[in-house]
Amino acid sequence: MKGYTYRTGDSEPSTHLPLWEALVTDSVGDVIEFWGFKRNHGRVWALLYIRREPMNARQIQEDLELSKGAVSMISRDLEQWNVVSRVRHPGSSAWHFVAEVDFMEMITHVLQEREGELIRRVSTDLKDAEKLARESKEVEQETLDRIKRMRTLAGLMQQALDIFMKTARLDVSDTRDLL
Amino acid sequence: MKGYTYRTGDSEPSTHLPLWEALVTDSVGDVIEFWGFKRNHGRVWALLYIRREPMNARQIQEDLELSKGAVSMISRDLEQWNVVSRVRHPGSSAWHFVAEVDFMEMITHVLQEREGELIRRVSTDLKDAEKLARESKEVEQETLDRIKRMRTLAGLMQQALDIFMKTARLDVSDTRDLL
DNA sequence: CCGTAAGTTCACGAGGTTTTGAACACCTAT
DNA sequence: ATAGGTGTTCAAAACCTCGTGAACTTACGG
Repeated sequence: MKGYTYRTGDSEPSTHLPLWEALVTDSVGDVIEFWGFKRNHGRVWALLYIRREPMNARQIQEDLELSKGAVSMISRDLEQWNVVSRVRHPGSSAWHFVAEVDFMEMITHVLQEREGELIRRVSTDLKDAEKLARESKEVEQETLDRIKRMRTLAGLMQQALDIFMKTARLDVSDTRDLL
Repeated sequence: MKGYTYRTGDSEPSTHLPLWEALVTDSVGDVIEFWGFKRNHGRVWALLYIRREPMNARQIQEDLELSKGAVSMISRDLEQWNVVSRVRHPGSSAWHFVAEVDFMEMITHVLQEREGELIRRVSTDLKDAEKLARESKEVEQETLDRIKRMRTLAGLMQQALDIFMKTARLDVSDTRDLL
């Protein structure tokens, strides 16, 4: 099972960040990790989101206690997913980052892909399995039925996930207006 | 009876199981893994499900090429989740396992718990964060709003997941009647 | 009871993923 | 052009999770 289970005991949140900021960034980190992203994707986005002004890589690195390389890679990811954008800040030669507000978009988007890929593969494999089982006599009807049942189940799963993602996105854009 | 089979190349599914069975068990393994369980949870359950008759640990171990210990632990988990039950088989001193049909139940159940735990923690952390931020002046209103927004977002997430799980369960029990 | 087979537990290691940091490449301002 | 700060890459390190198998415990049959 993935990492969303626990945070180590007392979990002293990052040292020199105000406690409340640490709580926010870590929370978002945990949630995002639940969805199969890296914890630090969430932490970086959250930091940018509550700071509300462009930050350069160096500040992020210090505040979240990450390495140079990590910040570079994480922010590239976030940028690619359009939840963070990179801007020039007057009076500085460094890039600065700002948070976009719709990160639910990102979650649903990436989930969409991952899930699609999975379901596609499973569906064809099960179809093959059914065909093979049917050819090799000796397999009872009830067994064939069970394979078929699993196939419809895969379909239902996809459907359900789609619904989930649609409502999620809907709910969040509602929220966005709200602010 | 050493294994002479040595297949290079792509994705050779477990060797001595009929190909179609391997396809089925591996597929279920992949799906279940997506949901944050172990791959072998899915494989064991699927094997029992298609075989349709009680199997003892030894058979499972051989068919899926697992270790003694693994089979023991995996089947304990499955049993705890009520997707497999342990029965006495006449004429044998060993326990035998059979698959229950509703494993969507299990997914939703366990997800329910894990997700609940997570959301609960995140909610209180964000509540604390908001309180702290408010106390330490210097924090602008807009920032407070953003924290609040994240809180409602956590709530929405929970809600969405609930909906998803309900529909999933519903769809599946439909399917169950269907057989 | 005893002997044997079945079942459980757990320290360890293999395998996989994330982070690090040093080397390298790229800008920008002078 | 070039110096110095910025940004990226990637091999190695740290980390985490799972499966293994030997040691142990339990249960059954005789």
